[in-house]
Amino acid sequence: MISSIAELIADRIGTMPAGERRAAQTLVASYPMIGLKTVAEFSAAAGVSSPTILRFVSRLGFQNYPEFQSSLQDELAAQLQSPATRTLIAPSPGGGTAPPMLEATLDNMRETFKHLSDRQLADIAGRLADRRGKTFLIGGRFTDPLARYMAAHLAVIQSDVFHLAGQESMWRDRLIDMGKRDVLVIFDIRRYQESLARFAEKAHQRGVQIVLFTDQWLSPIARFARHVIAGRTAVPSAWDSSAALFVVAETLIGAVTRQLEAEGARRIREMEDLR
Amino acid sequence: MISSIAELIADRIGTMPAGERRAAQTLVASYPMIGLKTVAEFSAAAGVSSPTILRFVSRLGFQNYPEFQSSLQDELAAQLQSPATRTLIAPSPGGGTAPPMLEATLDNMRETFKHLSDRQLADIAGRLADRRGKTFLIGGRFTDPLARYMAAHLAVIQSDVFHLAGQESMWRDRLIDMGKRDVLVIFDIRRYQESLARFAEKAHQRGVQIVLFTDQWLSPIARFARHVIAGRTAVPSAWDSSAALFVVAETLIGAVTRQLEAEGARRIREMEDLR
DNA sequence: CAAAATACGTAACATACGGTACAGCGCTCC
DNA sequence: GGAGCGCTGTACCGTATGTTACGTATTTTG
Repeated sequence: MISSIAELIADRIGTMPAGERRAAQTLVASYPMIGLKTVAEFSAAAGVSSPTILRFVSRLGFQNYPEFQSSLQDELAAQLQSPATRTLIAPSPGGGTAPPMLEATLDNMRETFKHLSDRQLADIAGRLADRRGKTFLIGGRFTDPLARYMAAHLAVIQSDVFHLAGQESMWRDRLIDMGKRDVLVIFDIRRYQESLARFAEKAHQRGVQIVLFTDQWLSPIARFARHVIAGRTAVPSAWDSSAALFVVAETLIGAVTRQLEAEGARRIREMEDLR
Repeated sequence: MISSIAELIADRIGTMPAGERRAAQTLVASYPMIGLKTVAEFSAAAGVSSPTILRFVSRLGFQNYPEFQSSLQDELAAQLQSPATRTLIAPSPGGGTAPPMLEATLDNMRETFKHLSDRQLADIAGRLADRRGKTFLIGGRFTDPLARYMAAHLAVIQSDVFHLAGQESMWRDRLIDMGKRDVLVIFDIRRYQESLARFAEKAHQRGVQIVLFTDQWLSPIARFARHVIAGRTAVPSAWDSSAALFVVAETLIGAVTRQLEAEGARRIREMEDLR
């Protein structure tokens, strides 16, 4: 049963030539607003010519463009009248691979934040925003990208942010630069990496404040950590999900940014100038 | 403060002559759909003549009818994009920094997947699992970690997966290795990077299949992409959120893994042995 | 590798849309 | 009761819009 134009597009996008597919993607990307504008605007947004747009709506089964627009408007009207219908993500029963995966991920996030108090987040953000020391970030085999992501953002708003990459010997030697005013952010989920644990222990001995992102079973590093963020990772997949930790990371980035607003704004402006 | 056209009308309907008032009432009655139709339809519905509609629109402060329609559309678009905003007129009282951020992120994910059909995901997964060619991944300043994350997983279950890192000159030269059987996964959100666009164009010319992860405004690379994944990125923070794209990436990783189950399992076993 | 089929964009076309001038009508206020 | 003002609709105009035909480029197939 196809009830919306969006579904219609999803159903037929596979059979469309490149140009029309771009039209379809553009429409879906900001659905349905672009479809309400003129053919010229639509074609410009999609980067194709007007006739391609018309062929596109024709392939969807409409006689002409106005008829297509009317259909979109009717759909919109129905949607607006019953806000309840906006039950995002149609609980499509047949559901392929995506829905259960997404549902599990959303649940993970809710659970993760449920066990994470505002105060704890504020504490950590405060620690990261405290500019008397340096910030080091490192992750495991699959979580290192999260460390990179966080480092990329933090480095924009403050100095002395370092992502520890490369071979173990490389970052192990950076220990001498670390002291009790510094913060070490570690990402470590199953299967926990010994090398990280060794590193964390040594850093801890030097008085470094450790912020640990781990899963709900807690990496052994937790015993050395000052702050532990335990994210849910279970999803119906062969892999664990780091999405919840990713969102916590983004939240922290946002909080730190807010705290460093004044200084951060100046830094960003300077950076822009340097380009 | 007047923020919507509906309020504007309520504010001025008292000063309007009879005909225009009927126009106003008709518009408010089925707001805002009638305003998106033609002047003729509007006038017929209101039972007045076309010029009366135009005078009505003019009295609201618009230069012409299209400008009025655009304004209505913008309003609608804003309303559609943040379903939460409507119900959150009075946000949770205690509200620290986390909840709104989390809510927005969850909404982003739901919206992102809403516009992403199972079939499209399956298509992309199939392409990534097709082992006749190589897979290259690359990202922008803040999204490159996502490319790394995906590469780290894909590389475990199949060969010929390469993350393009380092200086532009480094990966630009890898173009010679790319052909029409290969897949290039690009992450590019605002502010879009020119270097990536150049790279994508050249890869496209070589017949490489491009899978693009971008935001809802679509990176210019979309014109070269065979598959476009448009994720929502808006959150109450100084930064855009890549969390939705991250979840899509994890979903794809899971789907590809499932498709390569047999081969992948063997590979993983071999890898374990190698340790 | 050749040939056919398909898809795409340019350019010309017709229509219908928004806009405007003008005349008729009703209303109000001397 | 008459004169003035203002609102409304009819009729017409210019134009921007949707539409179509055709030539070229690209891909697919034998």
